[in-house]
Amino acid sequence: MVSPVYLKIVEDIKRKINSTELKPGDVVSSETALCKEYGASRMTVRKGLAILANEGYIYSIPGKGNFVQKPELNKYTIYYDEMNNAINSVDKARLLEVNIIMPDEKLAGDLHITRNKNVIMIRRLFYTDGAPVAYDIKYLLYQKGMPVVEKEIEHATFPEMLSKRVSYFGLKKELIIYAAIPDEDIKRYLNIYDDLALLVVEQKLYNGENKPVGLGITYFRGDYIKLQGTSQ
Amino acid sequence: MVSPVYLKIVEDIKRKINSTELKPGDVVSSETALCKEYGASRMTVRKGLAILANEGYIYSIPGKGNFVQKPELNKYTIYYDEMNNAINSVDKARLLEVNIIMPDEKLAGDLHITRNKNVIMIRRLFYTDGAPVAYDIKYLLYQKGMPVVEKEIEHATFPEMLSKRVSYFGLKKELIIYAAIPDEDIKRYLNIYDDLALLVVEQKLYNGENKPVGLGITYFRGDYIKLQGTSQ
DNA sequence: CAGTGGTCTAGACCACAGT
DNA sequence: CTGTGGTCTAGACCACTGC
Repeated sequence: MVSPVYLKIVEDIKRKINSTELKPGDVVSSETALCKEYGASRMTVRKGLAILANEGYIYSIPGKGNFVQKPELNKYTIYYDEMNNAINSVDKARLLEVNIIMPDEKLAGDLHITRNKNVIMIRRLFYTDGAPVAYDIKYLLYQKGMPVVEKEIEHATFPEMLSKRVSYFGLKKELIIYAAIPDEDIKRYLNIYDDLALLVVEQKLYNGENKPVGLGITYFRGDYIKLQGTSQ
Repeated sequence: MVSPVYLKIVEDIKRKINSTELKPGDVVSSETALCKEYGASRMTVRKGLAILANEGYIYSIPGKGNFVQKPELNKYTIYYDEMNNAINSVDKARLLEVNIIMPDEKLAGDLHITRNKNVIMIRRLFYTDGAPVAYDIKYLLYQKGMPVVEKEIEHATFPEMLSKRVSYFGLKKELIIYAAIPDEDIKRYLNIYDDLALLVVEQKLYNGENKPVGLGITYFRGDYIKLQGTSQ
């Protein structure tokens, strides 16, 4: 049993799909037919089909059959870490400010809280080779008894900051990526004297009940960062 | 059998992980133990564990057990379509040029070809509400007998352009996202008179053998596009 | 050696599609 | 009604781990 039967089934069907012998919408051979074809039991055949379904190749309709799925042509996976990206990585982070503030209207709305609730604001500058490359602001919901340990915060990514208060797994995350021209404050922080675009990444974190627990905005020098995404 | 046994197992173990009763690295009850606990057969228990493994909650080491996985805190999924994004969508595309060119050094390198090979260049402008919002260039490997049908190209996304020549499923894709200041040409195309940043998205497509088959660069007005990514 | 997960079988009953 | 996929069982043998 060098290679399991179910993998042989997976490879064969993948090959048929990639060679357009099977096209999106087509029916795959029924499970009983595949049992005979491979001399395998139904559970083995179903294991192969389950893998194909999981990888997005097929889907099943009970009572009808397994069908070839239309691939998601627009789907990409991106690994975002404010400290590391495709062309560079932060070697030093400087804490500018840690404070407890009252949110303005927009921030209160983003965090789904009223304006009289306290919010922790953390502002940092990221450096590469001694030069500032990104300006970073985080807003966290304030919780009593949750000490803010500056040493822990200085070099932490956003999910890391929250992982002690929220379950690792409950965390849901959202990114918004756009480009902008720096304002005077940011030009000063990032030593920008001529025209330079910023890549801005907003990061929202939600707990298991879909309540926002934090908002982060990172302003990267456009000549410093490239984000990379890949299919599968 | 309102809800299958294997789903009950999945939910129970997920709850234990989310409540930190089980922490990353911990062993999950062995399969035989779970069989007794739920009065189920081993195949049923394994079906539940397979789902948890697929969703990234656990991993297994043969001969040792199933262990709680450390979640990927940096992973996001992004749906990128040059015609549609989080805040806007293209309602008109204008074909500026379709041509066969010889690549310069950089393009030849990107496409893994020599400089004497032909490349199809397609330049387009995207409009929203009558105003130009993005400038788009695609480079496709030239293939004999592959007609370039302008009507098909004008409103197609990049994967769509190639899907008639390459298997849907074989396609591998890569995105590079960065911010830049527009040059004079792009300012003219996009009616930019004052300071405005561009969000630039480069898209590379590869066939099943990992050979590049196309390169696309889209320059979006920074006030027009926001890309959105989400975890799970 | 006993315990673990990985593969596999040959049945079973169910709900559902289509005729 | 037959054929489909969805769930489930009670066994089996294997390779691997750790003692």
